[in-house]
Amino acid sequence: MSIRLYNTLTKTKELFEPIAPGRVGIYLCGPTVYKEAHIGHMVGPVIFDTIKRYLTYNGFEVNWVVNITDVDDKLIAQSQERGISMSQVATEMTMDYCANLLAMGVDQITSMPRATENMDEIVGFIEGLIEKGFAYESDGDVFFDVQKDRQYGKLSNRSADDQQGEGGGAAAKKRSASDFALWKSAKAGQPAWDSPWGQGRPGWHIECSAMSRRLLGESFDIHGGGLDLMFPHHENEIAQSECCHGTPMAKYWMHNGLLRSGEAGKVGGKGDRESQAEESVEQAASGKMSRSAGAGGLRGQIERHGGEKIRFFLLKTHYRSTVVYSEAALDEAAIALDKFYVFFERYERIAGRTFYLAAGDDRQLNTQRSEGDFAPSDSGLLAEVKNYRDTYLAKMDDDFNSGGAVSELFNLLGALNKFADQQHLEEASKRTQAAIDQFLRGVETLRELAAILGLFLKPVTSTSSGGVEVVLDKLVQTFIQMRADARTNKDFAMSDRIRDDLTAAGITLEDRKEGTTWRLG
RNA sequence: GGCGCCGUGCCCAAGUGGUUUAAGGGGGCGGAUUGCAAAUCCGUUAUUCGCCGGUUCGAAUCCGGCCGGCGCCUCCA
Repeated sequence: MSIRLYNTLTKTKELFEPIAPGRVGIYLCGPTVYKEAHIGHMVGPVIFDTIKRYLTYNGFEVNWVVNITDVDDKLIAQSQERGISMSQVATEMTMDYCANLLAMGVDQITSMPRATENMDEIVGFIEGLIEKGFAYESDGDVFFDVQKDRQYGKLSNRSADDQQGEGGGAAAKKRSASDFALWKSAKAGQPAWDSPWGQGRPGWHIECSAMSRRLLGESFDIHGGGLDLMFPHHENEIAQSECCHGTPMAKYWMHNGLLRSGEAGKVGGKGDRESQAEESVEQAASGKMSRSAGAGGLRGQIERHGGEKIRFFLLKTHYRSTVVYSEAALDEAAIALDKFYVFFERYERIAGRTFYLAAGDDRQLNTQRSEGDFAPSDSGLLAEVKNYRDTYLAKMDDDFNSGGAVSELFNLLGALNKFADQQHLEEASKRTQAAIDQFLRGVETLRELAAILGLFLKPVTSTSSGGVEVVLDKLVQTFIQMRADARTNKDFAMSDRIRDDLTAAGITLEDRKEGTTWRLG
């Protein structure tokens, strides 16, 4: 087994070998917490959550850091607009962000450092750069001297001249337009921290260099972020860290593709020719997800769809691809996911208990990769299961190809359903214990593989409370009994009417040999 | 203008030199099952991978050109 991943720095797939054997340090650029998160902010966390799960499954000990940027122009603007302190804005939005992460099943983050809690580290880092001659102070501001960095631009393949830099007042203070701010002097009424250069606050890029060094060391294994951060953010992080330390900042750079909005039916890509005047409308409806374009409402989306559906939707596609988001695309993912949920109910009828593991369950979730789970003599279902498992792992080994892996999950699901059909596992009189045992082992493999993607670990939480669900079940059972009576009397008009009305209410009935079951949707 | 990415069936999407005359999902069609459904299973839906050349014994996969879509270069996950 060997994992390969695509390194943006070299633009090739490389064999993954951590700097220290068995241990992996990952840094992912997190959000600036000034407004509520939107679905695009979940792409990176979901992918890296999956990457960490997979690395852990492969026996690595993973330290995954996601930073929170809680000091920035936009936060200041937000606090002034709302008449509350910047830290209040930050706290509120950080909580929103974390709640969203948890709803998406992202619970693998080791630490989430905040910029404002690392001011000493940040100031110290800047001092180090000045000492080494890579940065200079200018009237209370400190800038990175891009001309001094001979390697500048190696990640994004740009020259220093391409860097526009900040315009306005800062330009006059810089030696070169491409220099970027490490420290910004405070303006009246703005949050500020003490420094050797007077009151001020850090520039955008420095916190990542400072905090990654504190938590992961001068050189760590994987640095991730959205494709849009490659330049200038990551380029500048590299400049800061590598000039300061003289060693590579990260061994592998991974960039995830961005989410685009695909609403408004702009599929053919030909809509803009005739509607130049309506350009702004077009852009609002289709284009990169951004907070300014009104892509917000992640919380509402999670409430409507559930975090697992969105997670599955994101994982269906390779992480480096652009994903076009639309309600229709999400619905399609939901239908696919439903096949698993329906299967879990089937499992429950066969196994006599829920698919989901509880604390102290005698069924074990296999959390470590091993080859000894299947004997060469296994045939039939288990041989098929082994085959799909091997393919699944091979796909994950190849640059975390979650999209390809998902297809093996479906193959596995199909094999299990087919086996349950052929062996009549739902009919007590026809099934054999041997067949059930095989089936259960196959399901354990499905559980093991899905867990790598962070899927099916716990029941999908419904918005309604448990009490309501109990009442609803009693109600539906009453209808099911009425319908059964009608069917006994061959009153199919009545039985169909009951079922149709329930369907219209969002309840699907399923008749099977052992009785009628129901589910939502 | 500079730097990149992408173009696979009706739709989404994996595959990036031979085991692929191309996974998986959605949708369509036909069948099994069912009182009828739902769910499930079976079969079917691309000899072909934007177009044109080239390299190679062999390409969807490599190279060149063209066409089309998208991103970054300003804040952005």
